[in-house]
Amino acid sequence: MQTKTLDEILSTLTQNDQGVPLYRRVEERLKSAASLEQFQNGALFPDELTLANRLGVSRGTARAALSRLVQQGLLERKAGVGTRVARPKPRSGISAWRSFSREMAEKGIPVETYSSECRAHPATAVVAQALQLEPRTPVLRLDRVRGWGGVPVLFSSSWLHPRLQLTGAEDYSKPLYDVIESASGIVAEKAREDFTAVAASAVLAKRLGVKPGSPILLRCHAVCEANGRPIEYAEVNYVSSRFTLTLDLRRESLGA
Amino acid sequence: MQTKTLDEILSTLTQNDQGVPLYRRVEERLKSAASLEQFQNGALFPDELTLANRLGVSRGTARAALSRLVQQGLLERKAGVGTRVARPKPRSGISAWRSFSREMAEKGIPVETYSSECRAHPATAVVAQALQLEPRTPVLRLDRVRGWGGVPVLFSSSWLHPRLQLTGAEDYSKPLYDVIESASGIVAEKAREDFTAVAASAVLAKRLGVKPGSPILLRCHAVCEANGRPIEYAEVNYVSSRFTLTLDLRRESLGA
DNA sequence: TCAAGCTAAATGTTTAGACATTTAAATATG
DNA sequence: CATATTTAAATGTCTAAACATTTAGCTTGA
Repeated sequence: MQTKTLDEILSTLTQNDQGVPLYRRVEERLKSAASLEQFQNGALFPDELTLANRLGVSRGTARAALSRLVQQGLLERKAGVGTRVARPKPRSGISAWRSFSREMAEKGIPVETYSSECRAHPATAVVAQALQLEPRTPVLRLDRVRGWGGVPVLFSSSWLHPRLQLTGAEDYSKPLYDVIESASGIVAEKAREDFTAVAASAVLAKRLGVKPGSPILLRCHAVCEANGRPIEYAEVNYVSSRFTLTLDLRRESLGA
Repeated sequence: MQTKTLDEILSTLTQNDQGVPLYRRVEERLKSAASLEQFQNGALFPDELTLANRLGVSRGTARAALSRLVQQGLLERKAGVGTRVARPKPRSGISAWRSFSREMAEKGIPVETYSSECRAHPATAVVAQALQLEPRTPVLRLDRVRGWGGVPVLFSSSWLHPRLQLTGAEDYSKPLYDVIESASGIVAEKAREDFTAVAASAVLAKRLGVKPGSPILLRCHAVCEANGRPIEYAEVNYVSSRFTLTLDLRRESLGA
């Protein structure tokens, strides 16, 4: 990309490129101009009227092009002051911002299970509510302590709906939803997540190797099928100092 | 929300609301009109000239308002045909999030704001990273203590990207994303949420009226446009004993 | 000296009108 | 009947002009 001067870039537009709207052609010129060294320090861009005259278009057209570039984040305008090139984005490194858990998953660092126990317990009120069962119905409960690198990170209790017909003898070293799907053909689709912070109880502290009272991220997790029938209810206790839970979300659609 | 007729919505604008640009007032009217039942089936919206005449503005102004709504994804235009209300795109995505006040409003809980301060601070390393700015760039920061029934529930700090061109004088009693959208036309679309639990610091404890060391749910929240450009980075501290954060998630769809 | 007020320069808003382009449907034509 | 062609109606582009608002810097007066 040979560097042109501002004058060259802003020379009057040719008659070519017909079919492409004027403001688009102006936009391209201005984009080139914005990349000029002289505007990288926050120096003012030429004003709208000057640009319009130099390019041989009306102020409206120049302004339309400028507005598009502002919208695109390349320029910044301030009433009464002028237009500047927005600070260049530092680095393409979009990814430097990663959660521990995601990092683990992507790097394939194996999650270790330090204890695992699976047997039936009568449903508590909360569990019964979540799984839409009568309280005290026997439900298979999977308790696990997991982590990586020899350090426990979480303690989880999962209650699995009797409808799934699990025996407790399945291979729970595989991802839970794979186990459920291959055992029963039921597909997890929706989940409701509740997040709270709690102080570690004595029992929990001992299991996770932290001091009682340490901050614990408690995630209560109700999973169901697409049709809304409940599959699993889980309570996961994360040692906060060792783990950050990251979610990528999209906004709920606006209309209706 | 009482349903007005199209005629009522498109009655000539009053002289009130001075200081708010015409095209913005028109935008609001058109947004109301677009929610009307009669346009939900793909029926054509009134044409630009009709809208302009009915509202008593020029075509240019009506068109500016329409363009903003197109930009926001609410309307679709087609040359030679007309304007229609866009069908909400099938957000195949993982999930949904709503603003805090919107969430609470849906539950009928009026959110109260106990303190609110908005002024520019130099970006910290974390903030600069999240907003893709240079560290120490001045960024508008909105600090709030909110809750309900006279009890504080959360302390939040929101850093708003300079690109939004907010002044700090906006009406932050409205949902934040409405403020951003109406001020700049920029639509929040995606978010990345990090959850951890922390113990309340002395300063935080005082602000929220809890004992130091109490469990706090810390939610770090990076919001961006559909194209990935950052809008807001926020750190929200919830008093865990008074609040549970709930998210509804869907499994990422396979097709498309 | 310092603050209030003025001023010039920039962006922001609004209008009116002309013409171009695209589209769907009506109309002519083979 | 099927295919061009025309046409009307909508959005798309562009201009010129006027006035409003915001801001930084200058000027002035206490």
